[in-house]
Amino acid sequence: MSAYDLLDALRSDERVTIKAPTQVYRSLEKLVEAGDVHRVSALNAFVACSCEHKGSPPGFLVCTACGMVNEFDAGGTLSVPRGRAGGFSVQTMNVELSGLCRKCHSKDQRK
Amino acid sequence: MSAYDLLDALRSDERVTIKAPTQVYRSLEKLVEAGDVHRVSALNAFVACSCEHKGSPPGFLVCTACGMVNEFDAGGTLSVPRGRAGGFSVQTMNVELSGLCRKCHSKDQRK
DNA sequence: GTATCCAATGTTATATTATATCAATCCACG
DNA sequence: CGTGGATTGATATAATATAACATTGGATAC
Repeated sequence: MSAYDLLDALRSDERVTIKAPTQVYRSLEKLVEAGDVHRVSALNAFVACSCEHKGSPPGFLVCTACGMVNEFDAGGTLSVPRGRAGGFSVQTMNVELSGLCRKCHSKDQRK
Repeated sequence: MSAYDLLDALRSDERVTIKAPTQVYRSLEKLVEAGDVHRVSALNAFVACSCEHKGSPPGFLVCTACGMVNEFDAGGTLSVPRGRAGGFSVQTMNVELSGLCRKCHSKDQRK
């Protein structure tokens, strides 16, 4: 969900005092640093980390039809995971694969 | 460079009639489809394709200090390149590694 | 030739995402 | 206390992207 979707959701919750984008972005920043949330830059959106691979960099499968985002372990699939690549020292990885999830793919075939 | 940087540059060129974001985005869309330009979603920006790997998906090394973007062949480094991954059919790949380029990294060390 | 249609281009307005800036509050420490 | 620095809150605005509609340009049928 986008930061603004989140903002809307929070605004309609009386227990929460957050009312402005700044606050949402600040919170998200902390969550992202902590690894509890990832930013999917292909969508300008954020997803809750769905699993254990804290430490190992996440990759994402983004369905362009239904918007589903599935997290996988990108550390294992990328052969230049961390460290240096030709003098470049990698700090963060962003691996996003767009396409069709199984459901949407089979729908597509039926046409 | 971002779409708006590009727009500014074009606006100051008398030979060019482009004056609005829409037109820039439309052009970029075509160039991206053709593979001559790539979108770097980590930066919400665009880079001219710097090499031959048309066909093979590009990856990017993004220096967070100087903004430099270096293109590399991601098809070779990712072991789940195209096709299906657990029922997911990949259409486009986006591999962006952020960190420090050699120059900025050595500057950093000197501190 | 010119009428008509569709695609491409141009224009205006607006939506969406993100950050800058300053004010208010909190609370650790002397 | 009280004051200084960090966190939170509020307001404004910047930056990125798209929607919707108008205009133009050519291909094609007549």
